[in-house]
Amino acid sequence: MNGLHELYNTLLNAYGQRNWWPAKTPFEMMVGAILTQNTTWTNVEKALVNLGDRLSPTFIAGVDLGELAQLIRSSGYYNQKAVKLKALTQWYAGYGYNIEKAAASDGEVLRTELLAVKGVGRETADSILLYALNKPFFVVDTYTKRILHRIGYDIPGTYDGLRLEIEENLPRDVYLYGEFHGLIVEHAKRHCKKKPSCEGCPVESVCRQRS
DNA sequence: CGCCAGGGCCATA
DNA sequence: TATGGCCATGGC
Repeated sequence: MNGLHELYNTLLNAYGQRNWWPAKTPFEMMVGAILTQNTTWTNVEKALVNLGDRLSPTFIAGVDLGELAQLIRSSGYYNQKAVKLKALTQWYAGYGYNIEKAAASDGEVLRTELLAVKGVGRETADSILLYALNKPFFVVDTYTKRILHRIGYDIPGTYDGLRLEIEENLPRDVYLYGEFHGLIVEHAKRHCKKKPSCEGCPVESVCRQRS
């Protein structure tokens, strides 16, 4: 996976700093990570706005499940996601809803804990680790796989296989991981959707344009 | 109209 | 380990 850092620089030059993830607080980030599962961010934003002041761990922990589901209705899969938010909040309660206290634990330990939470898979866990807990785990999403595949990389079969290979070929830097993922999302939105639009694509010269 | 979106769980073989 | 069905709204 040579040239990964060059890809980062190319995207950074094309799109500028992303300042990713878009959230005001770590808890909001975690909620967004659940709500955006297989869902557009615009639908997630509607739900976050709808929650408003209720976007707090104490409210999520205490609110009726059906009521929570209705509050996040616009993000889709709302019945499942309501359960997931409850479960994640329960994990957070173990640290007294204190992000510094949670971040004091080892990254791998936290990852194991998060993966044990119902509704938190690898991508969601790594998102939370990176953006809420500042742990150096690279977030692999469908965009990452699609872009790297189209550029011509040989993609490992498993999630962690690809994650580790990416991490091995980049400086172990939380800021770089976070920005790179944000740049990939931006690039996907502009040029590298399932149906690509290649006008003005900054990596067009190396893109194999394979499905 | 149908397709798609910043996944994950569960059942099955 | 690897598929397939399921969950669901909203933009295009």
